[in-house]
Amino acid sequence: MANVFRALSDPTRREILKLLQKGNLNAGRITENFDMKAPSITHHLHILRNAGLVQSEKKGQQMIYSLNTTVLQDVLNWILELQGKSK
Amino acid sequence: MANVFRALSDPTRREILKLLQKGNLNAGRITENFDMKAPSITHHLHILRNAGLVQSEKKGQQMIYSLNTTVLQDVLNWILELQGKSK
DNA sequence: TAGATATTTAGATTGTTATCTAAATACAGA
DNA sequence: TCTGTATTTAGATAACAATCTAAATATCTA
Repeated sequence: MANVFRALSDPTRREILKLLQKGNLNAGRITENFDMKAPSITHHLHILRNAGLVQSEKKGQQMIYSLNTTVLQDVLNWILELQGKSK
Repeated sequence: MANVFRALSDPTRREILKLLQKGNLNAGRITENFDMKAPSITHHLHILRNAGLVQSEKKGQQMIYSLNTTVLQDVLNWILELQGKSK
C-alpha cells in the first residue's frame, strides 16, 4: 500500500488517473495532455503500474493504459479507519 | 489537497497519525515510538501540521499533538470519485 | 526491406526530502 | 537566577525523484 500512497503523491500521476477514468488511452494520448516529454510520462506510468493503479496492454505499436481502482480499497480503508468511521 | 497526499506518502508520517488516533501525544512520546532522532520527528510533524492533518498546542514546555481528520474528506472524495462510487 | 511512428531505456542533471549533529529557545522547578 | 528538560531551528549530507536528451526497440506500411 505504501507504493500506492507514493504514486498518488504526485500531481501529474493523479491527473493521469483522472484521464484514464474517462477511458483507456495509449501513451501518446496521455502525453498530449501534459507539458512534458514522453519519457517523463513513461516514468510516471511505470510508477503507477508498479503501484497497481494502472494496467497496460500492447496493441500493435501502441501501449494502451487503463485504470485499476481495486488497489484503492486498501487506501480507502486506511483513511476510513483513521477517521474512525470504519472497522 | 496536494499537501495532504504528499504528507501521507511517507510511512513514518502515516505511523504518527495512527499513534495520534489512540490519543494526543507530546513530541517526546511520539519520538519514543521511532528509531529516529527528535529533529527528524519534528520535521515530520511540521509537514503533517502544514497539511492540516495534525494540530499542536503548547502545554508548558511540552507540545501536544492531536489528530485532525477533517482534511481527509477531500482525499476520500477524490478516491471515491476515481472509483466511480460517488458524485 | 526501408522508412516512419510509438514507446521505452539509459544516463545525466537538477531539485527535493529525510536524516543527522550541534546549537538555540522556551519553560519548569529548586 | 541557575540548571535541567522538551522541543525546535540551522545547516550539512546523502538518498531519492522528476525531468531532459539521445538512443534503442518494436511495429506498421509502402
